[in-house]
Amino acid sequence: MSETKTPRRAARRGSGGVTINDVAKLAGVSAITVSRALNQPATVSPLTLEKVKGAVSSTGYVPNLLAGGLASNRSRLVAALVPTIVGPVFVQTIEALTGALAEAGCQVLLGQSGYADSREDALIDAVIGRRPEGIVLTGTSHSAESRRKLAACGIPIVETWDLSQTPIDMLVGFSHTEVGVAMAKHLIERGYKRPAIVTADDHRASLRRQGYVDTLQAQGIDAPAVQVPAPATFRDGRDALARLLEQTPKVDAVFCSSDVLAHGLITEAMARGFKVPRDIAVAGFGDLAFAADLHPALTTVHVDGPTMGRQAARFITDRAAGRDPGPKMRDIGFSIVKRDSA
Amino acid sequence: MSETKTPRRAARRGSGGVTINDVAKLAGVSAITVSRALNQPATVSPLTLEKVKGAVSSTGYVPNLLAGGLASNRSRLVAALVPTIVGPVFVQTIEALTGALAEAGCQVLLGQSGYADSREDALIDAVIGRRPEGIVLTGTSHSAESRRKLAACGIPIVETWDLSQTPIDMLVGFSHTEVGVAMAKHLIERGYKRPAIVTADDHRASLRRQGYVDTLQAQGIDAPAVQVPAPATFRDGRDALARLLEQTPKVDAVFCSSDVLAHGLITEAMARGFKVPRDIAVAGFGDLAFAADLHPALTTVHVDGPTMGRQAARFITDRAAGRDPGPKMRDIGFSIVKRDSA
DNA sequence: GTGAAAGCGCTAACAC
DNA sequence: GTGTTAGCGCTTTCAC
Repeated sequence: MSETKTPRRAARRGSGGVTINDVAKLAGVSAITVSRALNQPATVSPLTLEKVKGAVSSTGYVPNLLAGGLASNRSRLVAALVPTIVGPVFVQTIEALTGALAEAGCQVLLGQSGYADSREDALIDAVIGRRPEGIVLTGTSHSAESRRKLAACGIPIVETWDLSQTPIDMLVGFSHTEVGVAMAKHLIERGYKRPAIVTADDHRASLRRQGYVDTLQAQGIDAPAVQVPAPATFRDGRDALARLLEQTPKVDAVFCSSDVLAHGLITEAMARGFKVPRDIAVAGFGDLAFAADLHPALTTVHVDGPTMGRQAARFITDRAAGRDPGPKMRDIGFSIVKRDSA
Repeated sequence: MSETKTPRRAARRGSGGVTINDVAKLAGVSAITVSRALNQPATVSPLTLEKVKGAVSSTGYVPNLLAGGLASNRSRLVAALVPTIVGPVFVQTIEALTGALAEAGCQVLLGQSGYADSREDALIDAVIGRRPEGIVLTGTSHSAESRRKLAACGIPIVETWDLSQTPIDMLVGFSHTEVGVAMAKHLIERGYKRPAIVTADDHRASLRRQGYVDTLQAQGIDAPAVQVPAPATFRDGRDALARLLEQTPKVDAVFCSSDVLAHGLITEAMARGFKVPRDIAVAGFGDLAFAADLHPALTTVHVDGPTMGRQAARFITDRAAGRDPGPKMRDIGFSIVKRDSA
C-alpha cells in the first residue's frame, strides 16, 4: 500500500539462505576475504580470520558448493559407479576410496549401474553433469557409447577390479582369468578328480570360469559349469548345488564365483547330509568377513579391495594436483586363502 | 608477436568443455531455447527441438548441473546418510529411495556417517553445502548440533528406521521397543524358559533390547544380555554365544539384534554340536535375503526397507512440488516371521 | 593482506 | 514460441 514503485524484481531469486556476502558484511570485510579465510586461512591475518569465523558461526553459514564448484571448476566430487551396493564385494573398495578422498576434501557420489550396460549409460550422463573430478568404474566392460563419452569428457577415469588391454584412462585391478587358473591348479594339486564351477553370469565371473575350465581342460578334465543370474544370492548357491548334482552326481569340488554362493552351496550340502570337504569341497571368491568363520572355514580367493580404492583415489588426486601419477595401470594380484572347505 | 594489446584476460577461465552457448550457436538458436528444449521439450517447436538435439549429439554436450543447480536453486540431489554401507540392512531402503528419486530426476548422494555422532556432524556440513533437495537420515538419534543445523538449513529432512516424539521434520519408521516386546512375547508363547539377548551397541538395537528385557522382567524372567560392538559381524555372533554360555549355560533361546549375528550364533551352536532349535532357539532381526534359506530357516523380524525408502522419496518430492504431503510421520510397523530356528 | 570487477554456465523473469 | 537481460553465489584475476 504505502510502497511506491518498488522494483518488481526485488525478491526475484535466491535461495533465501545465508550467503558469503552476509558473512562479509557482518565481519566487516569483503566477500573474497571470507572466501580466503575459509579456503586458505594462512593467507589472511589472524584478526581477520577470527572476525570471519565469528560471523560464520553466528550466521550458521555453510558455503554453497554448487556456486564454488562452478566458479573454481572444482566440484570436490568424485563419482564411483558400482553394479550394486547390495553385494558386499565392492563396499571395501568404496569405503577406502571414500576415506582417502575425504582427506583430499572430496565427497563420493555413488552410482548404481546395475549389471546391465543400458543403465550405466544413463547414469554416466547424470554423473558427468555434476562435473566430478574423477570417475571410478567397476570393471572394464562398458558399452562403446559409455567408453566414448567417458573418454571425451576430460574427467580422469579409473577402472577397477579387472585388467584391460585398452583401458579408458587409468586402471587398478587384477586378472580374473588368472584367478580361475590358480584355483583349478589348487584343486588339482589337492587331488580332486571331478571339479565343477558355479558362477554368476556377470562378465568378471565369466573370465574366472574361463580360466578355470580351460586349465582343467588342458588336464583332460571336463568341468561341469552352472550359471546363476547376477547378483548371486545365498539361495542361488543352494539351488546351484541341487542342479549340479542332478547333472553330475559325482562332483567332488566346486569353485563358486562368490563367497555368498559358496556359503549357500555348503549349506545345501550339509542339509543333504554331505560332509564338507570330505564328500564335496567348496571354494569361494572374495574372502568376505564371514569366510574365515564359517564351519568349515571357507577356502577362497582374497582380493585387496581397500588397496584398489586407495589407488583409485591416488590416481585421481595426483591428476588433480598435476602430479605425475606414474604408471597408469596397476595389477594388484590376488591370493588363494587355503582353509578347511577345500 | 603480431598481437596488439589483446585483452589480457581473454583465455582466463572456463572448463574448456562444451557449453550451452556452443550448442545454441550450432543450432542457430539462443541459449535459453536450448535450455527449454532439454528441460521442457513440450514448450519448443518440433523443428527447433530437432535442431537442438542434433547440435547436442554432435557436440557431445552434457549440461553442467552445478551451473543449472545454482541458477534454478534445484540441485537435483538428495542426500542419504547411513551409518554404514557395509551392512545389508539399509541397502534396500537406499535402493528404493534411489529408484524412486531417479524417476523424479534426482540423484542420491550417499554419506557414511559411521555409528559415531562426531562423524555425522562433519558429514552434515559437507552435505548441506551441496544444497540437496532433501536429506534422508537413518535413525532419530543425532547430536544437538546436528539437529540444530539440519532444522535451520531449510532443507526437507526425513528420518527413517525409528520413531521419535520430536522429529526434526518428517519421519518414516517403526518402534524398536515394540519389536523387543513382540519377540519376548513370541518366545514366551513358544514355551522358552530362559531366553537371552545379544545386541550390537547401537541406539536402535538398545531400544529393542529394552523392550525385550522389560517384557521378560514383567514375567519374572531375568534375561541375560550380551553386547557386541556395532556393526555386528558373523564372527561377533559366534563369539557372543560362547560368552553367553559361559555366563549362563542353560540359555534356551537367543534374540539377536541382526540376522548376521543370529547366523553366527547358529553356526557356533552347530559347531558345538547343539541342535537348533531343539537345544537352543535363535531369532534374528532384519529378514535378510539369506534368512529364509538358512538351515534351519531363521525366525526373524521383517522390516519393510523398500517402503521406507519410497516413503522418504515421496515426502521429499511432495515437498519440492509444493504438494501437501499429509501426515509428516508414518509408522510402517514390522512383523515376526516364524520359521524353524525359534 | 585486502579489495573491485568480472565471469563460471546456467535459468528466472519479462518482453515480444 | 523465442529472445534479452540479469542474476544464482562463489572464485579468479588483477590492482593496491
